Amino acid sequence: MNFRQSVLGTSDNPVSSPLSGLFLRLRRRDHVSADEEIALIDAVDRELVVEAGQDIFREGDRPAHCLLLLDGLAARYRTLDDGARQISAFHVAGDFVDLPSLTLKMLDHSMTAVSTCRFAVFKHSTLRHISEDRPHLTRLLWMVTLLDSSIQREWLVGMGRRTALQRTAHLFCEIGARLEIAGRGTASDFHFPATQNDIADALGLSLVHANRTIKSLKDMGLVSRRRDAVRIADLEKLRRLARFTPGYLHLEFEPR
Amino acid sequence: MNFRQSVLGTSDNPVSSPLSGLFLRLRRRDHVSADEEIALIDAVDRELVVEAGQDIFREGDRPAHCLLLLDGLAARYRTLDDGARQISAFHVAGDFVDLPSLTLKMLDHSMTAVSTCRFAVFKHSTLRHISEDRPHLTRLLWMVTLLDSSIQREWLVGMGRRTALQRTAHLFCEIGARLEIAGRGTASDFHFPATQNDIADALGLSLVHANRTIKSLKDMGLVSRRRDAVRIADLEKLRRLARFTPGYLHLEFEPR
DNA sequence: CGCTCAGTTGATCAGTATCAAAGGGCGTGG
DNA sequence: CCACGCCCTTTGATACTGATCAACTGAGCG
Repeated sequence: MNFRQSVLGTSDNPVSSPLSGLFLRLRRRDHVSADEEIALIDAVDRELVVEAGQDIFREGDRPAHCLLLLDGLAARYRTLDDGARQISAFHVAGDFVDLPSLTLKMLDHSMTAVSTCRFAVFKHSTLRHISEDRPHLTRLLWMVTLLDSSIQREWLVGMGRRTALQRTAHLFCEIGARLEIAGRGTASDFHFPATQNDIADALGLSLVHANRTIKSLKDMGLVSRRRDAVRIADLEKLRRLARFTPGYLHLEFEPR
Repeated sequence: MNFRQSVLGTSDNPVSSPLSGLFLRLRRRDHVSADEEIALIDAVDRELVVEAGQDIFREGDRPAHCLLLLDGLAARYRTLDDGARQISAFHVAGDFVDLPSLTLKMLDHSMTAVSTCRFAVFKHSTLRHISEDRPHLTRLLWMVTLLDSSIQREWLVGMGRRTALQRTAHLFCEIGARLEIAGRGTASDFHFPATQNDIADALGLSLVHANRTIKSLKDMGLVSRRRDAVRIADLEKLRRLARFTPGYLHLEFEPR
């Protein structure tokens, strides 16, 4: 299957590309040439769908490909030997979920599909060619791995020094901001199909406490959830409560 | 100053190079050609010393260079508006402390010298040339940023799901393992000049609780500290207590 | 129409924070 | 060479955040 042919428009209109989430993410931060976008589109080997609840990869795997999330919500996690699970990242459309495997080879954690996930599959060999031939594109891929790392650092800071309420508020702020960038909703109105159990595992809380914390955000009139849909009534207030500042998302456009 | 000339031996014996910590770190994971090592040595612009207690860079800085830690202990941190500080990483000899600035440009956190730190300074422009001309070396640099990210993920998991005692034990296990790789002591006998305040900020604990936790490791006869020197009496036992498994340090040697 | 899974609520408990103060070790200056 | 001061460490008492245990509710689905 030729992925380029499956694009509805031309590269003049790559929003219609299956890779639009990634392109929006990259173009927000640096100039991406049409040539580079085509190179990425051509590098796609195939598509892959993983049903909700299934693992995408597991700790110890040595994948021969990298996955770009096109649709759905995925969670990076590790399970400790006492059975406790800690989610270390949520990934949304446009996120390259296991680009680190290109150089780290063995994965030290697992990933699960929170909702049904559709991926574009890139063979390591193809990405390796890109890393040999296209320095700028390589730097952009490097950058997106560092963006993930930056988000992870923010989670770590929150885990250590923010209260449960602040962390919870912060998560809703962040997911909204990231989904907006990926072109999937707005910062105050988006879909986030994680259960309270997932949220608890991401925030380092017990299920019961996560429930009470989310409820108190609801009672304050800040966040409402109906099924997957999250609506933030007063984004400014929620961001103040969470002390959310989007600096760590590195939204500046500049040559990289 | 020509850094290559300052190397005592030739590249046959690069342990004597100021960059030995980095070379040991890289060579442990992949073949590094003499040519590549020389390229790195030649890329050093100058040395920089930062006194203990001074900041190395601050949130919002846009450095034009990257720093490789040659000696000393540095801490990556963020201060929240209520004054709380969270340390998100310790860095030891051989760590490239702000390689992410090469593509992220603006720094979203600060870094301080816990003990006096000596750095090799690499101009962004020089590293950019490496990223244009040396794909394999670029992948190795990419890899070391991902190693940091992997360690950070382990901290996040611990913060969410490990007790204070386990986290503390884990920190001592990790620092020992990393210092051994960098050729600075052994996993059970090393120097770690962080104060209990620093350790508390790294583990997301209060100073008082960090003190009690460290004391209980001491009372169990697992860890003893005299000034900067840490000695681990029973490494196996400490690792079991911490549930420390070094997989996340990615110590496998393989082509990257 | 009952089963299952997500969400909700109450009661109690444990781990860690906070507040307060005292005890060492080391360098500096007298 | 001693004393003072400062920073780091230690200890005690109390408060509070969030965990755990135990039900119960409600919505979707076969």
